[in-house]
Amino acid sequence: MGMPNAPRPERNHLLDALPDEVKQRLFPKLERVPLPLGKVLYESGDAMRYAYFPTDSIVSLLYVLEDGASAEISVVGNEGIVGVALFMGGASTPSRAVVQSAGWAYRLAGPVLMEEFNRHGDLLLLLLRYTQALLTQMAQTAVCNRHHSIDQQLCRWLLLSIDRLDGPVLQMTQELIANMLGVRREGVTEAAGKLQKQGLIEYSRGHITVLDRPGLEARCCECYAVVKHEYDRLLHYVPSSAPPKFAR
Amino acid sequence: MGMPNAPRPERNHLLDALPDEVKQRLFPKLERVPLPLGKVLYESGDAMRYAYFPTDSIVSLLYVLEDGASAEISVVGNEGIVGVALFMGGASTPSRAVVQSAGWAYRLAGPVLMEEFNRHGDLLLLLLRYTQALLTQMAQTAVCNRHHSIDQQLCRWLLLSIDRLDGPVLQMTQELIANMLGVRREGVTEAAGKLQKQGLIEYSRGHITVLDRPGLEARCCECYAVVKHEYDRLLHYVPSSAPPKFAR
DNA sequence: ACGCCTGTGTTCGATACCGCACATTGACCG
DNA sequence: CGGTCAATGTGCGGTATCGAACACAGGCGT
Repeated sequence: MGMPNAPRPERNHLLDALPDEVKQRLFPKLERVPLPLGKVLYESGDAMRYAYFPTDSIVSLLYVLEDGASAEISVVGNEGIVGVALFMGGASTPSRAVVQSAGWAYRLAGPVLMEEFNRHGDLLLLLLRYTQALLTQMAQTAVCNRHHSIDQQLCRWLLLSIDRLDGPVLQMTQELIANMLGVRREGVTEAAGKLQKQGLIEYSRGHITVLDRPGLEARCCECYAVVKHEYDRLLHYVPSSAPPKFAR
Repeated sequence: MGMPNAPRPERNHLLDALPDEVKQRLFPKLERVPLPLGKVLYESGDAMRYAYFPTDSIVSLLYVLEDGASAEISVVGNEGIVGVALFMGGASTPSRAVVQSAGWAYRLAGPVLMEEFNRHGDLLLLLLRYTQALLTQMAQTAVCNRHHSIDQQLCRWLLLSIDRLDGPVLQMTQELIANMLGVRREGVTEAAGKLQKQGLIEYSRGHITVLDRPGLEARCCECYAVVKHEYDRLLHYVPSSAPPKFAR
């Protein structure tokens, strides 16, 4: 399973959105790292050493309870950064960051990030706006957990995931999805079965393909759209030196 | 029901933790406002005009869904500030801020707060650390919503509330609590009934008294303790010019 | 080609919570 | 002091999810 060519830092929207001056300071210090499926970037309570900027990978922020039960509280792809606690001042959080979809990321040592952050320039503004978007995602997840069915939550989860990937194909077992959503594997099997029967998705043994995105959105609770709009509002991203535009 | 004497700004831990220099700049611009029960400080999507620093009041951040269902995603008392979106850059959030326990707060006009925030001094550091704590509270709420029983969540909610008040008495109907927790009123009635039977609390018609705090903590899920520790870690608060210390 | 293991499908009873309907009770107000 | 209404108690059937057990299947390695 060879990794495709490693993407450039600009694939990460936050990095790309920085002004050239900052890029010139920061990019030489970026370190490209492969993120294999399941890799733990930091554990609950760990002092973070690096911040990660995913390019084509997806990282889940998982909360694990004492009894082993877990729930995903947010998901980070090429629109974001893993490790907000570094610049928010805590250096650790009670959550765990796990790679949910293999790929690449660029990482920056904590002190390097902080040096730039403490210039109080564009990086600070950008990261704070991103954190605000993250807050929204977490809040929406909390409400969704309370009020919506597994079916709806699965739709939300699928949409969030493929938004952060190139194509409509996910490499992910139902067991893992169940872990993220904090429900039983059987619950996911049943929900996914319904979606497949309706022709919205197709899956087999660890591969899920989204066939009908608008259909999924229609079946989903409002939670997806709210988060999406808030990300757009806060981080209205326009690629800096975009090659010929492609539809998204 | 006369309000007791309005408390001083220092009752709010964030305000109190500021160095004298900042206090001298900021305090003259604080405006004391009464917060009656049920008052909405901002509505979902509203551009915020003020940030509020509660002294003896409690404010809930509520998330309201399209169908009217709701859930509390965090609670703010004298340890915090209402309106983090002001300095995080969004100016609004998709949540609603409602006064959950009447009292006083000091408010600061958005631009005034921003002026001090943009000095990039102690206020910035303090507010970012607070926001990090808020993130933890929201994450924990999400997990708690997913995995814990109404009984446990009621315990958590009661503890969070009395931590932010002077005494062990809450003025709050079961109906309102149900709204916060995002469950049915009957569910709260039943859970509260159990707690009362066990001698942990006592209530009648809108008044709840916590009789056995340690007992409540024992019956509670881990979520309360985790959040509490994280607040302590991030905002290890020591009153600046504390009168004779009193036990908490 | 075979076996094995991971991933998925299916069943069953148990349970927690929901939605609704209605009874009861205490506080406040005229 | 009695009326009224908000707040609480209770019972009922319905449903989503759980927990556990087991059957089936497809890919991969030997």
